[in-house]
Parts: sequence; C-alpha cells; structure tokens
Amino acid sequence: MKKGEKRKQELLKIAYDMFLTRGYENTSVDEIIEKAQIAKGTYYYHFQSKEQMLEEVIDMMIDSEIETAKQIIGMDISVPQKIVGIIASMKPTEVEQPIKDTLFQPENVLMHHKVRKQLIDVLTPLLSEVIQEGVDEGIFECDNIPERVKMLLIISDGTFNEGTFSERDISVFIDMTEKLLGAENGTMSFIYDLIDKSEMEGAQ
Amino acid sequence: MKKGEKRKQELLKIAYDMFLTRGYENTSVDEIIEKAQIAKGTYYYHFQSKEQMLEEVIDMMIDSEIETAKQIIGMDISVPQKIVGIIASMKPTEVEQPIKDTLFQPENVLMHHKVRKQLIDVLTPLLSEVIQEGVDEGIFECDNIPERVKMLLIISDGTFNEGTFSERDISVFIDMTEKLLGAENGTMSFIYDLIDKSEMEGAQ
Amino acid sequence: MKKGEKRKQELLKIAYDMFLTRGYENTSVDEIIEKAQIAKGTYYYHFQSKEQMLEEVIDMMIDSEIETAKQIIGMDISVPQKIVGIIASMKPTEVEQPIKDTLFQPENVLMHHKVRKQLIDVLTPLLSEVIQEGVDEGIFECDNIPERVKMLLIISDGTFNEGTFSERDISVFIDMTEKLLGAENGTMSFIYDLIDKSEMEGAQ
Amino acid sequence: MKKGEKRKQELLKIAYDMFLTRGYENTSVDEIIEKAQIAKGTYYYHFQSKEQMLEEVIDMMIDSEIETAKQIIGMDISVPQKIVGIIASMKPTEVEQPIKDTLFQPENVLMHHKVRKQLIDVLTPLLSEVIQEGVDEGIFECDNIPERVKMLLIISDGTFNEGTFSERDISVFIDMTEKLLGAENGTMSFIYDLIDKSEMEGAQ
DNA sequence: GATGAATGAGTATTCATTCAT
DNA sequence: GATGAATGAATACTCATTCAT
Repeated sequence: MKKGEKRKQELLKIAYDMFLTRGYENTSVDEIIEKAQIAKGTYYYHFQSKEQMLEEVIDMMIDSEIETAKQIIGMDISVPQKIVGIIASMKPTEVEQPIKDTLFQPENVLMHHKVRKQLIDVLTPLLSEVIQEGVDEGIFECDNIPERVKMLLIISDGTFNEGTFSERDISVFIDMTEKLLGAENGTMSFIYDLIDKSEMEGAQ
Repeated sequence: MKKGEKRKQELLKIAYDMFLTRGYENTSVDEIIEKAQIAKGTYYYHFQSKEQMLEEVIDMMIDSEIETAKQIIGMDISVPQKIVGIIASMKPTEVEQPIKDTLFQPENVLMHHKVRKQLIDVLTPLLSEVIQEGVDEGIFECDNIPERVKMLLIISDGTFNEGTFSERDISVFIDMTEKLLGAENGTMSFIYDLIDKSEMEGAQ
Repeated sequence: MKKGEKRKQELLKIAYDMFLTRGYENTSVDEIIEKAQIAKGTYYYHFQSKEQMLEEVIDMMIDSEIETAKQIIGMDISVPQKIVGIIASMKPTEVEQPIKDTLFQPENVLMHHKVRKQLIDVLTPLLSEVIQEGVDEGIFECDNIPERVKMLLIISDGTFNEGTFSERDISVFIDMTEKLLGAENGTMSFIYDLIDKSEMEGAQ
Repeated sequence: MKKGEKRKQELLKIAYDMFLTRGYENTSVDEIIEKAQIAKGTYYYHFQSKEQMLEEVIDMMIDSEIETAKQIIGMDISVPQKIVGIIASMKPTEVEQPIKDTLFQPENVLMHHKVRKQLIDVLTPLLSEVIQEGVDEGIFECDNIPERVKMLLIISDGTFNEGTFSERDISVFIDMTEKLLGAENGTMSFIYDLIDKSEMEGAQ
C-alpha cells in the first residue's frame, strides 16, 4: 500500500459510516471532509467524484463480505451451517453493532440496492460450491445450483432484511430451503434456533 | 369527482409517466409543470409537496394493480393461471407499453422500492385467496399460505424484475413454486410458454 | 353596523390574535382563512390586501386603547394615578392575558413599530389634558406639555416594553417623570408599588 | 486578515449599503451577488445564511459606532459636548452622507430595531463613564448613572431618529437631560445650536 | 355575498466540482 | 500531495392576489 493510500482508506471508512447512518444521498461532500478534517481539494485528489467514492465504499463492503464468507467456508462445521452462516453475514449489522439496520432504512434505498445486487453476484459462486459439497455428501439433491442459490439469497434478503418477520416466515423459509435444495425434511430446522428473536414481529 | 379533481388527476397521470421514465428524483417540479402547462402555484395548490405527490402516484399505481388482480381473479381460468397472471401483472410494463422497464432502472430505485413494498402487502391477501381456492380444489397442499405467497412475490420480483434471467431461472422458479405450494410436478410448467423471451439473457 | 360587517369584525379579531402571536409577516392569508373557515375570495371581498387588513387591525387596537384611556380619565382617581393608568394600558398584555408580551417579540417588530407610533400620536393629546389638569391643580408645573407627554410615552415604551428592567430603572423613571412634569419629589413614587414584579430583571 | 477575508469584507460593505437603502427584507441574495459580481456559491461560502450576514453587517455598524464613540471620548472637549457628540453619532446618516435617513424608514424597521438595541447596550457603559467624569467635575449630580444613560439614549433615539421634531421637542429634551443628570440650568443648551435644522418639523 | 381554482414572480439554499496556488 | 476560495446550475417551495362562476 502506497503512502497516500492510508489517508484514502481512512476517508473510505468515514464515508462508509456516514453513508450507512445517513444515507448516500443525504451525505454531502462538505460533511465528509468536515468529519475527515481535510480540504475539498484533498477529497477530489483521492476521488474522481462522489459517486465513484460510493463505488469504492461498496467494493470495500463486498470485499469484507467475501472475506467473511471464505472464512465460514473454511470452518469445520456442517454444510447446512455454512450456508446459514453465509446468508446471515449478508446483514452488515451482524458484524458492525453500532450501526443498526441502517442499510435497510428508507434513506438508504440506493445503497442497499447496489450492495444487494453485487452481494448476490459475488456470493452466488461461493455458496454454490458449498451446496455442491452438500450434494456430494448426499445431503442435498438438486440441479441448477447457481440459480437455486440466487433464489435463496433473494428470498433471505427480501424476508429478513426488510421490515419485520414472524415465526411463520421462518418456518416457511426453512421448508422452502429444504425443498429448493432437495434436502430431507428437518435438515435446516436448526435455523430456527439461530434467529435473533428481537427482530421478530411483535418483539419490541 | 369534484371539479378541481379533474386537473389533479391529469397532473398525477403526467407525473406518473415522468417518474417512471426519468425517475422520481430526476424529475423536477419545474419539468412537471412545464409539461402540464400549469403555474407553479397550481401545482402546490393540488399537492402539498413533491414527495406527497409521489405517494399519490404510487397509490394510483397500487389501486390500478388491485383492479387488475381482481379482474384476473374473476376470470374463468384455472387457479395456476390466475396466480401467474397476478404475478405477471406486478410489472407495469406489461400493461403500459410505452414505458419500458423503467420502474426497475437504477434511477428508479426509490420508487420501485416503495411500489414493491406496497404491492406485496396489497397482493398478498388477494393471492392468498386464490391459493386457498387451489388448496380446496386439491391442486395445492400447504399451510401458512400468506407467508408462502409473500415469498413467491419476493422471488418473482427479485428474479424477473431486476436485470436479466435465463431459462434455468425459469425452470428453477417453476420447480420452487410447485414445491412451495405443494403442487404436483408439472402443475406450473405452462409458465415457461408465457415468458417474454425478449427479456431473457442473451436476448437483445 | 351592516350585516356583512359582522363577519369582517370576526376576521379582524382572528387576524389580530394571529398577528400578535405569530407576527404579521409570519402569518399568511392562507392561515387566516383556514382559521376563519372562509374562502380566499371572501377574504379579498372584505379586505383589499393583507397590508390594508393590518391597518384595520391596528386601528382596532388603537380604538380600544383610546376607549380605555378615556375610561381612565373619567375615573374618580388622582391625576398622577390617571397618568400611570394610561401609560400602563399601552401594553396590550395587561388587557389580553393569554397573549403574553408577544407584541414586543422580535417577530413583531413591524407591527409594534406601527402600533407604537400611532399610539403615541393618539395618546399624547389625551394625556396632555390630564397633565394640564394637574398643572391647574398645582401638582405639576411645566410648559410644552404635549412634547413632555410624548417623551414620557417614548421612555415608558422603551423602558418597560422591551426586554427586562430593574428596580433602578423604575426609580430613575419615577425621578425623571417628576422632574419632567415639575412635580414635587415623591409625587409619583406610588408607581413602584404597581409594577408587575414578575417582569423585572432577575425574576423568573 | 486572511486572504479570503478581503472579499468577505467587500461583501459586507455592499450588503450594508443595500440593507440601508432598500431595507434588509427587500434586498434579495440575488441582488447582492449581482451587485458584488460573484456567484451564488461564493456568497454561501462566506455566509451561512442571509440572516447571519445581517448579524455581521450589524456587528460592523456597532464596531464602527464604538470606534467613533471612543474617539469622541478621547477628544479635548467638555463633558457635555462629549455626551452630545456620542448621542449624535448614533445616527449613521451623520457619518455616511449618501445614505439618507434610511435606517429609520419603514422598510428598515427590523434592522433599526436590532441596531438600536445593540447600540444602546454598547453605548451605555461608554457614556456612563463620561457622565461619571462630569459628576467628578461637579457638572452633574446624580446616582444610577447607567439607568439614566439608557433613558437618555432611548429618548434621543425615539425623538430624533423617527419622524420629525420641533424646536419645542429640542427644548424639552435639553431641559430633561439637565434634570436627569442633575446639571445646572443652561448646561446643555448649546445643543440647540447643533441641531440640523433641515430635519426639523416644517422643513422639507 | 361567497367560492376556490389558478396564477407566477420571487426566494433562500444546496452541492458536486474546478483550479490556481 | 494538499489547500480552500470560487463556481453556477439546480431545486423545492411561498404567498398575495385575481376572477370566472
């Protein structure tokens, strides 16, 4: 890493926080440089434009997501557990506690949209490998694995990352996952125990 | 309808088109009133703010969507066909030809997000009734119908309304739908013939 | 009073309250008609313009002020007491309890300015008569009565109607009044007992 | 003074003139930048808002007023002459010929109000020192000097800065000033000779 | 007497970006 | 590498007033 890169990384970190908490569109370049204590010129020395900075912030998020996924894959846990681990890691809030659910707030529609799209693209092959492992082990039985994985990711994002969900949502999700992957009934039911009850419908 | 309401409806229609083609955020009030040939004051006489106008535009879309869904339900077609018809109607482009896919373009993330959310909420009970009908007829066999419906809507939106999709996506979707609803293999395979091939991967 | 005059009087009353509490410039015609439950056209049927309405509101205030002053003059109290009574009545808050000091708030600079000017013009001759009465009785001894009265009104407005004042301000005011009118030391010292202590410096 | 400060000072000077001649509220930001030949952004780079600019303009006026007062205090003239000099300097028009009485025109109520308030606060201690000097010299004899000073300022502003005044107003003002400060009859009568007759009642 | 839809000039403010130093 | 003064197009919204019905 070059010398000037260090400051750039700091800037990305600051912007990442601000975009997440206030939304990309509600965060002005002025606010970023004020928080970073740098001059306007310095900002534009490092980034061509605000939008390009957003891309870099997102890349940073995606990279860290891939990292996490790879770590999970390398763990000594069962295939179903790896799947659930990777899906759960899509939610940044699981990792970064102080920032709570903000990526999924209305002010963050644009950023969520971009992240979600790339995340699905990037996680699909990784998760596909895991599923294939499961197929090889005889736990799953299915074809068109990448397409099934994509669907899995779409559903989990749509179900758990927006608004609230109920116990029934979980049970249907488990049922669907098993059938989608051609697993035996009950294979994925351990999911239920992992869910953060505080986010469930009716919870305060 | 009161007298003043007529002009308001015209305005909503114009804004609906503009929001859809250029995106909500990229459409300025100035552009709307210029197209509508009215004065600034007239605009603000009818709408408290641009955002409130967006809400009304969305309400209009939702209302028309409900109307369409109800018509489909009333038709003399099979239950699986009703389901597919309602799901397909979520895409406004099927109805309004001139506006092509724009609701799902990047500039329309915000609007798509809002519409999608409400659409799912509003279509879920309607579609649930249809599924129940199918259960009663013995075509389907499942519990937690509303949750399954919601998942169906999330998937179809995520799969077909964003970016491109392949034949494999369709076949997985059909498989998943059948299993999600507890239908016999092949029940939904007629879907494949309905898909607009021009939107498929590889197609221009 | 004509029939239509009744509604006009109601409107003036409503506007008077609004102007006083929110300031003339911060009160829009829309807000007035909404509170009065009338149409725009009706408003402009009764008033040529918003500014002309302000004049009428001020006239209303001045008229009521004159009325009060005349009543005080007619009372069976001493000349010094009449003087103080009239001066005190300049503050609308003494009469209209719910509206507290608002005429002298920053948002009401314009209205205060206009009222103050007219009030001084209108009260000067009335108060001059009272002073003359005092001269005739031998309590006061001075020439140029109207000019002295005007000065008295300017001081009392500037001292008591804006911001806070202290006991020393009162004692200087009393001293000055006595000397300005050529009264014996102690003639006006009863004023001190009448002052609303709650408005004094240091008071909560 | 930093480099960027120079342009800011120019802007303040321009705004000062415009606020004075046309009134604060009647001067738009557009007009200011057009006269200053700068871009909108430049204006908002230097000032947070139009209102904040007004505060800075007023501060500038107050500062120059204090400067003038201090110069007068340092002069080799009699105490009564110092007093009159300071009071007279409250009127900016005495100093800045091109701007004629505008601060006291109806369109300037707001600005006059703000200036007047601060001016009284700022001049009171300065003038009090002068009075104390006079007391020490045996010319005046009084207590509660700051309160008397404040009253003096209120009266002179109310009498000479608004509308017209007559010879009688002057003579009453002189009489009152002498008595307020406990001076011998005739001490302040030189004032009469200093008054600009062109502003007196009857004069055009 | 009363209505309310229509007007349109006017206003302050935002903000990503540039560039000479 | 870094600065910060300058840019100017863009934007949403206000509000007193008019007038046909």
